[in-house]
Amino acid sequence: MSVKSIFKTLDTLDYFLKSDSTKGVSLKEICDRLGFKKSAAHHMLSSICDKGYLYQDLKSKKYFLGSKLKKFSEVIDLNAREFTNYAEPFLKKINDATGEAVHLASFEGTKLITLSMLESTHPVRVDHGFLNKDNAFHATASGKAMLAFMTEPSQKKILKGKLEKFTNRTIINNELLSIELKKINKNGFATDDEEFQPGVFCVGYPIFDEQQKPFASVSCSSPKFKIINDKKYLEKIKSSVKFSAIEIGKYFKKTKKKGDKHAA
Amino acid sequence: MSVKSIFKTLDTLDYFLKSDSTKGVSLKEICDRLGFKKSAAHHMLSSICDKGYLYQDLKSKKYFLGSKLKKFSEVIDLNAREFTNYAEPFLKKINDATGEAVHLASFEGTKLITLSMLESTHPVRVDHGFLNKDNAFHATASGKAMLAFMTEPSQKKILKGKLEKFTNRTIINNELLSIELKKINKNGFATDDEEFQPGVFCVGYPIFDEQQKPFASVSCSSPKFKIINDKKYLEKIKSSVKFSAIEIGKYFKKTKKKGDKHAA
DNA sequence: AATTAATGTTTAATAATATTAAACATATAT
DNA sequence: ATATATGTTTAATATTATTAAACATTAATT
Repeated sequence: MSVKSIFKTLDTLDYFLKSDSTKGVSLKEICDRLGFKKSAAHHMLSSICDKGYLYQDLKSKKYFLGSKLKKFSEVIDLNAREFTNYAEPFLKKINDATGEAVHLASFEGTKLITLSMLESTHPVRVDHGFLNKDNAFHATASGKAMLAFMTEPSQKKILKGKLEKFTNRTIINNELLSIELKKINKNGFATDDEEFQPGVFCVGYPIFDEQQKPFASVSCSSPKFKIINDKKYLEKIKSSVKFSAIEIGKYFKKTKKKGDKHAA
Repeated sequence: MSVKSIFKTLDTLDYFLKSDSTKGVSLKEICDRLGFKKSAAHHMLSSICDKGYLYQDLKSKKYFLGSKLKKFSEVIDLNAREFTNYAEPFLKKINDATGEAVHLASFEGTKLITLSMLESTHPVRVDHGFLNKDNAFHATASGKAMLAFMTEPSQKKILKGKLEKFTNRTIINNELLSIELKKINKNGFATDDEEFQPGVFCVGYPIFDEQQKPFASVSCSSPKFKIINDKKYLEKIKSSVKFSAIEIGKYFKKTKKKGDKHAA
């Protein structure tokens, strides 16, 4: 079961992230953008303010993010940031070699998350602006690269429920996906052949932690037509991605074991 | 009206702040500590995870703070931090001169917030550990120092509802409080004579922004018996607090006008 | 300054939701 | 291998959040 008022509450907080909320957000704006009734929204906002996650300016009546929310960043473990810092120079190498967009992904529970990204430097580039890949484990090279090396129970949890069809090439059939994952597991690479965005082809490679479990993945996205027109281009991307992924993986050989937050 | 499921949700997130949540928190722990039924808590946690504010480890089933929460710190305006940095050397001066605990407070909506604090360096010291002053505007020197210089509508909003009685000296009568605030407005200083914590006497002084509205306050807390035994001690604290507060207030003369987030 | 428009707040009836307890499943410990 | 802990799901029920309308306040317009 899902708790609707929680969704509304957290969608509201999300709205403060997306919008420029530094000058405050009005009740009306929240209602208009999120489709709430003003009375219900008012009750909701009052409750959020009671807990200090937002506050309402006494004069303008606008809502602002509360300093309470700043405290979380102090507590959330810094391991991910440290890892990302280590990885970034290697992501840059792919970006330099190919000029294409590069992503460093990981996961939290069943959700795919982006740790870092570099934009394409080409005039014709893939726009990743505010794409949410949360539930695109099955449709992205980054997601499949990790998925393919997880245990079956973990795979099942992530793939539970119907798989969203992002394009007409998205694999939404569990048998076909299973075959695809076995193939990836065998040859190391994952690809996304317009399975998430039309016209976009991606190559992904996994990164393993101390326990040889998939912890993250590197991917490179390029316009599909380039891949078609120039067979050597794909090979160039693959070798660059693979090289960097392996280098980034050495992070786990240089640091102490820190408990297995990520199960796979 | 207050929305219970929002309270439960945000109390749950708060729990991750208070506890050492880096190794994850179990469903049972949340139920035990927050008094929830496991089924309801499970629904709640699933919903929070759906939105990425928490996530559940696939293997251990424990819950962790989601990286989504980190994003807020990037967005929340840095003005407060900049101001606090500016203020801290002056807080240190009070701390050096008196050895007592020093606080820099501000407010968000109707809530009192602590921007910075320095511990007492004396063996017999006032412990402020995890005191929540949110609703103690009327019972603290920091709160009253700001309150006394606000407009009447602002005062009314903050003092709406019954005033909590923290000690037997807390002023919970609105007429008496009004007289007290007028007195503070007249002579500049606010005091807290065991009104928030028994045995603790505080001195507070307001800090005004570019528009001469109270933006923050400085306070110094000492054991009451010291104040009683040594009349000069109080004078020493007062002059030190006043000096620093005035110095900190110069921050607003050195920076550009940045819009009035705080109304008073 | 007075009138209108717009936004925010409160209310009490109603509709929709979250909660419960119990059955079930899984994982851990003995 | 069995028992115990913890986590998950379900469908009935009780509680809660929502609604619409009245009200209040603030801002804009004449």
